[in-house]
Amino acid sequence: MATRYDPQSAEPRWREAWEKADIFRTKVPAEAPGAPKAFVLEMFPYPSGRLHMGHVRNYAMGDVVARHKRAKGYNVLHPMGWDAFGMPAENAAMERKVHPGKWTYANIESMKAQFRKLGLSLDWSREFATCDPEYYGAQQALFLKLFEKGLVYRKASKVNWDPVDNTVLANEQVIDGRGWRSGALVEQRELTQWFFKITAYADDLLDAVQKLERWPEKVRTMQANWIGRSEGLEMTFAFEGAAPAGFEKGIPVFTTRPDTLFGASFVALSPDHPLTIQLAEKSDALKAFRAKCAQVGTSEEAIEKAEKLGFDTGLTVAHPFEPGRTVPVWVANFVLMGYGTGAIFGCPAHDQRDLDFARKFGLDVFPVVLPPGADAGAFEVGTEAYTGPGHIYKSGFLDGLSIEDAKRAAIAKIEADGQGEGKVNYRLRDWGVSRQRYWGCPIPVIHCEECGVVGVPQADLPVRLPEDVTFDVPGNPLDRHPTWKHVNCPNCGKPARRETDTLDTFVDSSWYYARFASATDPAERAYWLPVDQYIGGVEHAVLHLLYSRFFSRAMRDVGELDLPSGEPFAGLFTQGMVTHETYKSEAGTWLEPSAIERKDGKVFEIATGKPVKVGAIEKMSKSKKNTVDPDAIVATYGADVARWFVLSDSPPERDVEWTQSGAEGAARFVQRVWSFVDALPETGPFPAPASDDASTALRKASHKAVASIDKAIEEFRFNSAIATVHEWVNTLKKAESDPATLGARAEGADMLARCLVPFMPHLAETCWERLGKPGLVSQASWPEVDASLVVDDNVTLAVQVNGKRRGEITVAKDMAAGDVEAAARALPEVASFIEGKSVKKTIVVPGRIVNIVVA
RNA sequence: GCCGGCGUGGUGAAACGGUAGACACAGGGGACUUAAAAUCCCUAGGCCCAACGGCCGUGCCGGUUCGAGUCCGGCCGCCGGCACCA
Repeated sequence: MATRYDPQSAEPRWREAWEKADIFRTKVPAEAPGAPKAFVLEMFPYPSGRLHMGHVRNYAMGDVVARHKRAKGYNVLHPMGWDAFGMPAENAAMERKVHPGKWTYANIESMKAQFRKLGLSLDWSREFATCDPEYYGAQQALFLKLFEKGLVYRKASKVNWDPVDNTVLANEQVIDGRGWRSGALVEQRELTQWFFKITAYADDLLDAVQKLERWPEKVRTMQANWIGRSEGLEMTFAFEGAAPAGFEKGIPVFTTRPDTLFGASFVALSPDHPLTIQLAEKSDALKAFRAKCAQVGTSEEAIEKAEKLGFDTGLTVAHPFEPGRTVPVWVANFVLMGYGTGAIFGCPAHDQRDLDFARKFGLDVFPVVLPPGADAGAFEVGTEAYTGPGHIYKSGFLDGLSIEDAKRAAIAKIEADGQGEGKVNYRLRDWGVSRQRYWGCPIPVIHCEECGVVGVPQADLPVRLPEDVTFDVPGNPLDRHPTWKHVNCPNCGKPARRETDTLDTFVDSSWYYARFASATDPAERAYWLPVDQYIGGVEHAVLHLLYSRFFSRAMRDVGELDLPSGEPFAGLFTQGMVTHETYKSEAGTWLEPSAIERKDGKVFEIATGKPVKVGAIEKMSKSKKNTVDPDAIVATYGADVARWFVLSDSPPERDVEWTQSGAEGAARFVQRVWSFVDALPETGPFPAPASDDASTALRKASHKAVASIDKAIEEFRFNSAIATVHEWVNTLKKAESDPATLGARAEGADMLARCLVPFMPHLAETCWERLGKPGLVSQASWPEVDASLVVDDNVTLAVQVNGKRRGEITVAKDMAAGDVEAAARALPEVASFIEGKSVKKTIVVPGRIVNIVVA
């Protein structure tokens, strides 16, 4: 009697069974002797309170990997936790008068309940939230270790300051020059901030990222670009005449084009250069110029449109290679203080920015690189700088050299003259981690007038956040708390002041993987790390992943981590987003997918019956209302369907479009699998597979399918694995009409249940139970593939004539090439194309193809 | 501007240099049913043909090869990252 599979009753039952048997608890190394380890980790979520489809996709992928590894005999660590500090909790506190901690922990509870419904094979015993005092206390200890080692320091720097919220903003929180929350014009302020010395590892971070073979090429390139290594020359231009105070040696500049030094026609300082500031003290005109430069916004758009602004200081410096030749010193708005030395030499002929500047202010343009084939007498640069290849000319001792040779020669000469040296510069800046916020990890230091900056003693950690804080006025609640910051100096005992800044929340997520591996045991950390497979969104390609790579190195170097490579994530996979169509009513408001209906291929608003405008397919977002609630999907179709669908249609790295019909298709497939299993006799045992042709063919299909699913999972081609499962089930269903295949079908059902575990674990368990198998299929091993059933005795070859397919032949796998050729030529449809022509040659690729070449 | 990636049916997509479009969604036709749902079967790149069959076809142009969606060169388009980084 055919029954329907009911996920609503089956799914909770299996989740209870898994929990009761505690089968996803991680085994410590001693419990799994001889088993290879697999640390499978998905980027842990921010506890916003609601799970979204993107989470489902991310965690479904991780679960496929974790469950597959377990079935293949690995000792698996698959933990989950919460990235729990951050602004949304403070916003909630301001808007709803709830304490950020209360809000966060309540969100964790409700999200955890949603998580559990997905049937993920997670070890919850290792769960933590980064806002747990135990976690941030350990982080504070780590901070102090890095501080001792010199990897953390304080310095004054320019920051984005929101004058309404009274806080520093990260660059990405500044939109068109305004604070993202307050809308206030952001000011550049000089503040003393804490920094992590990520630049100390710039070279290693760059070299090593290229060697991470199991990382996407895209992410490796993005990190390499972010680090932005450039080789060049740092040299000093000495002043002609009296040098300004403090610049007796001259102006240091950095260049990657020392080969073009003879084409130098000006030196330009950044408006923020110390010399500029010094000169501005005595010049109102320069003061005004600096103010004008500061007005130009920092947004991309503003920079793009920014006019070149220049100010002639009247000073001149000496050309390094040509005695007597002088070069004017300007201040130019396009020179950044944050890169190199904050000063450049301009070679307008071979740099577009320099050329734009020179043309605007009437400075000289001296071409010194001659393009291949160009005439030295006639070559000129107009409005476009020449940056291509060529050889150097009009350049004294560099004449005739290639660009590369000239770079080396120029650097050698400058070094020999003691005017500078070859240098590598990075775009990467040290990581500013101070935030004027409450809901973050307190920076564990105390400021003492006598002793300076003093670390909080180990015994006093964690430095806990005070509970009694107010959010009714802007600014940092820690700073205005009546008592919290007033402490005595641990050194001298005199009244001192606690640091009231907290750490950037990216710090919290920079080492959580190590905490998952073990809270305290260094040996267990060494056992599990690095993470074998890390999975998350590509939006973290630079920040989180770079910070983590820095942190694991820093932890290694202070003796906290036995990880010689310093690389935390051996394998990385960045998954695509979940998208959905968007809908707009006639009135122009966004409509939720549940508010529309389809009739005859047209879309209408249910409430009004009016037609709906179907918009672009976009990332699910609240503002466009094109979200689908995972809870609702799980309630309607079950978790297995949600998991199956988000993995089925598109390759995992690409976006997948959620569609109602797709989800229904997945639900149909669940029933199809069940109907196949449920059609087997209820009383076992099943007969062994028979050896008739139909049974053998079916067995071959099963064993081939298992091999191909296995490979596809390992290669992160989940959509291909799912396609193979479809094909396999279609084949199994077809065999139902032949009673002789019962044994082969029963074998197939056993293998199918095991193969479904990573994707649809609840259904897999129900099938397993129906088949009368002992225990839980979640603990069963991956099906063994019989190699003899994977290879065919006969193969079908396409037969081509001149590369065009004309027919096909089925021959024994090991038939001699000559016989294959004869069989191919004997085909009538082939013969007609050969007739009357001479056969030039025949290519026989065993198991693949025959190609007959005729003239 | 620089650096990546990607262009294949109505749609999402498959395809060690070897039968392009597997698998799925949507569609068309049919069976079962009073009807619907569910299920099952057939069909499905374009053009020509009654049919057998043929020709064309993986963004465009060219090349390498017995054979190219796949490799090489040059264009075009889309997406992502970085961007006055000297």
